[in-house]
Amino acid sequence: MTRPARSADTMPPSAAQLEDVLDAVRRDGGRVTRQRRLVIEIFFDQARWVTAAELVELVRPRWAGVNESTAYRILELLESLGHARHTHLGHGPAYWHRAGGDGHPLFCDRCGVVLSMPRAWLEPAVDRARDELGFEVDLDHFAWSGSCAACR
Amino acid sequence: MTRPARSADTMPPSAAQLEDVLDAVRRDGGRVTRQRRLVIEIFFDQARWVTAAELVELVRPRWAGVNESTAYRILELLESLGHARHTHLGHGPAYWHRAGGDGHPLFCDRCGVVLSMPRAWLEPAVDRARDELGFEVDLDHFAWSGSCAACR
DNA sequence: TTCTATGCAAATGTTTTGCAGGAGT
DNA sequence: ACTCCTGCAAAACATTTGCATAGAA
Repeated sequence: MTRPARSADTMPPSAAQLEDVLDAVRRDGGRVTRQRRLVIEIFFDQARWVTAAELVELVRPRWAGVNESTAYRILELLESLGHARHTHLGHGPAYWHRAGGDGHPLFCDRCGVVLSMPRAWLEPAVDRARDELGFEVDLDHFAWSGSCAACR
Repeated sequence: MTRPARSADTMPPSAAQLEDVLDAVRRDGGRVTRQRRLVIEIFFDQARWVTAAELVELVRPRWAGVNESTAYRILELLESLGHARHTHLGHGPAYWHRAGGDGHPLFCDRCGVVLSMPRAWLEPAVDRARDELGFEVDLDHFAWSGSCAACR
């Protein structure tokens, strides 16, 4: 059995995650097209949250022919596979980021930086919503915005 | 000096608040039109968060001629005067509610109902974000989503 | 009378969709 | 080959804006 030049566990995290995701796409019956490979790779490289339009801009230098609707479809696919999530920061377009962090995102709406807040800090509020209102909060579908230390 | 039949302090809370707001509109150089009086009155009567379109629907039985763009302009005016706030639930339109309550919106993904959670429940998390991360959370811009008791 | 607010329609910005042709498996 | 994917254009949707006119002060 021949090992590939670099096995997944020696690859940089984003490259390993990329291969995982492409496998998941195939397992789902999807095809790994040039657009998908490129868009997903660049998407996973971003530390920041990006809009669909920004993602297309980031892809453009490597391949100008990727359409915005394709980017939307790829992001939607990633989200359905649990590898991306999006949130709306008020007005304007949605912002996307790879899934997988333990923390909850805090977006600075001035500079776009993303901090993480430990999930545990939110548990009391989530518990009270459930116990006193019967409301089960879906923590994976929200984000908080505000301003970071550097911007204040 | 003749007193009006009901002075502000004997009116039900929403009516008293309505007069306050109409005064604020006038003080701001604005005019109290039939549309504004009606839309604001009905808006303030809502316990739930409502969209601009829903608000127009609520007004229609009392006056069918109120345009949606007028509703948007009135909501924007109220927000600029500090008497309304809006929040985005992810997809779809913004939801609006009178200011001054301490409710944080909880949006049910399944049936669309918007409940309110006391903001006090969130304070510990907001405080820790500020104290330990230097991040000032702006609670006004986001709802939490999940599923309500009826839908579970 | 003066100046603001409204209705209407058109523009804006974001996202989704239909469809014919192109590409992965 | 058999499907799925993509680009393009148009539609869908929420919201904003320009402008002539109605209406409050």
